[in-house]
Amino acid sequence: MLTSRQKLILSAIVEDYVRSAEPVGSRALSKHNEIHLSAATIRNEMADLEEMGLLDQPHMSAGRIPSQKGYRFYVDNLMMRAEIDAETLAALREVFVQRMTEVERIIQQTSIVLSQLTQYTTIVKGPRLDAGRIKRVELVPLVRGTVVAILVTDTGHVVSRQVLMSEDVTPDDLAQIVNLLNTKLREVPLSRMRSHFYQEVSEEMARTLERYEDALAVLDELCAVDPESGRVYVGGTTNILAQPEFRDVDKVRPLLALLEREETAGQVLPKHQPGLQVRIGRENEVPMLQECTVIAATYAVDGVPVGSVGVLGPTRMNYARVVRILDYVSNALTRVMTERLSGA
Amino acid sequence: MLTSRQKLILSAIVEDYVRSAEPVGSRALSKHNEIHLSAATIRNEMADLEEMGLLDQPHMSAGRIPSQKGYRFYVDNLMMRAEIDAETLAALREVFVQRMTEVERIIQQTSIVLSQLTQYTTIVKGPRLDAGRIKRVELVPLVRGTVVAILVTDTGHVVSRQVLMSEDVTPDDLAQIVNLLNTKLREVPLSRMRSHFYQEVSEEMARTLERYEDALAVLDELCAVDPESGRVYVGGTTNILAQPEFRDVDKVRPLLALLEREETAGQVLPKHQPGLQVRIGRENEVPMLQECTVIAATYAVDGVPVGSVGVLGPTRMNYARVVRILDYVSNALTRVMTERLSGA
DNA sequence: TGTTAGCACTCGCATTCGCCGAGTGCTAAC
DNA sequence: GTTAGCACTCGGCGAATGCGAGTGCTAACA
Repeated sequence: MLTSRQKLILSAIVEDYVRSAEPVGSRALSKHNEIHLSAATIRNEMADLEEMGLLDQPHMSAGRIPSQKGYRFYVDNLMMRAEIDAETLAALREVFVQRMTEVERIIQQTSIVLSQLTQYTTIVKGPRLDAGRIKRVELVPLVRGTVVAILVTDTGHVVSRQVLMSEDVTPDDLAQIVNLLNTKLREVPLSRMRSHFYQEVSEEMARTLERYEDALAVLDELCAVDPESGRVYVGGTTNILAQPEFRDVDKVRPLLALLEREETAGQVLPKHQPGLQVRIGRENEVPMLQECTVIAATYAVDGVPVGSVGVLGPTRMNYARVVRILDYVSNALTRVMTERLSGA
Repeated sequence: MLTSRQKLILSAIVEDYVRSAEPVGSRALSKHNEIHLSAATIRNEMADLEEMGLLDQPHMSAGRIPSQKGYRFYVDNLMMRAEIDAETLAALREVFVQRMTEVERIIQQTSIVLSQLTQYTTIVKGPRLDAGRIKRVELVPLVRGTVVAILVTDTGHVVSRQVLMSEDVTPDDLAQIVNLLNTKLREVPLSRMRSHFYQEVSEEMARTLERYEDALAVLDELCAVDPESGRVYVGGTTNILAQPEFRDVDKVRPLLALLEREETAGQVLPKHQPGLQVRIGRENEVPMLQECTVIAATYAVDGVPVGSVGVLGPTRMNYARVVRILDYVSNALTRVMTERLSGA
């Protein structure tokens, strides 16, 4: 266990370093207005903290910086949940006060404002598709042999897939298929479609439809829709370039490459675990992020987490501020989304 | 006019520099196997070329590099349309041989393979929406007061918008609206909807529908769909980081910021002018691109350009290769798209 | 007249060196 | 337990230096 003086010093080091990005020396700390100790005393304490693995020394004659373990201790025990400053709060309020119709637009706006406020990179995962129930299925013929299958959920998501069919299907055939699908699948939660309804619907098709093959093609295509995949929005990618730890092109490149593609960007956020998560450095699963911190929170509809929102930055991150902001955002998203999507 | 010897030298300088990214000296050139001249002679010629503004000298005692004007001359007069090497050709063929159903997927694949092959950044603009005709309109009620309006075009595009309506619209009301819209708008080219049909349809609505207000809301929303906006796919953003001219973070940052957002990324490509365009450095309109080259080509359906595909790199770009590849790709896209979309 | 060899000169770049200053650990005194 | 003092370490910075690639000019040559 740490003495309260050690806690004070560790705290000060983390906060100084987060602000300045430069190793913190004993002299500088002794001038800190909450610490009334001489530099020498502080040096002794720092030596102890280093021995405990909470501080690192980049080289012999430089100040100390927090180690990843140090950040972890700070986050778990020392961090003060400072109130959000008025300006930031105003910016946040403005986003969520607007009555935006489209869910996707809310997500997008969130991502933009988050990266502006934090100056880090933001990742927002749209509400997962299978949070919704099927509202309607439609088939629209294009040229001979191709049909667009459309699926509408009660969350307002519209998914479309093109399906290849026999060349000689008639509008009538399509109407029959659509009819069957709508009767059988309406109000079915997407999460259960593949597991609980595929069997039943395909059998019903075999029994009642001439165009069994083609109907099955549609059903297959609908079931192939990845339920995990809501869209992933990445904002403020270039913000990380402003951080001194990423001024080296070779260091950022793999990171940017990671963020460039939706699939890999999505993996940055931990799997939907409810609540707020802080992943410091090597705590991240993705190897590219060993020198980054990801703070993520989920948002929920009716108590079920349906998406997540996260901030990616260097381990030298303003933890208190980001945690506070994400807290606000995840609550706001939960509220807004519930308003839109709940029990519809 | 340049002597053929000057052309030979300019050509060699461009090609050497493109390969090595280092200023080309007279000695190096004299060892070039097509140039049987002494270094001194070459120096004289280079001095002349510099006077003409075709070459630059980064500093007194370094070799020469092509000026933007030099590149321009090279592209217009000297560049050999070398054949694509077998490997590259194979990779390209493979993309376009696949029978991909979805147009968007073709575009996406194109973008990926292009950036892999060129090692530059690729921008592909999906076929503009208004290249298509309206195939079907649907309305799906969500919660009370919101309805999803869906528009399907014969290009297979599906656009959806949420529309706010009176709380008490009945499914019957919606059916009437849908009915009217489908009757009036089917087969109408999107490009003409707003200008030619808005008036007519809204009058018809006023005449025959009780729910005039709500119907109009739908129509307005449909007309608000931006016809220019097909999606913009950007690929290989991180490739530019590998280019020595962009090793400086402060130089790339604005460029990456430009590419990050779809709207601004789209502006990188010149407006759909048919044929292949090479924009060198300051020839680009976007100020961020003053030290870049953009090579772009359009693809067409039935002779009408509907989208474009481009490559963004440093002015020190492998012009011959990229031009050749883009030529191939734009032709292939035209062919494939026409197959999918033409006269449907 | 065009081409080439030779030479002095320029200039960027990498290396070295020495210095400075911030910061440390240790010891001894308070 | 705390603090002052002191010797030591080490990275960073600027000046000095040497190297090498490349140039322009001149004079000789075909």
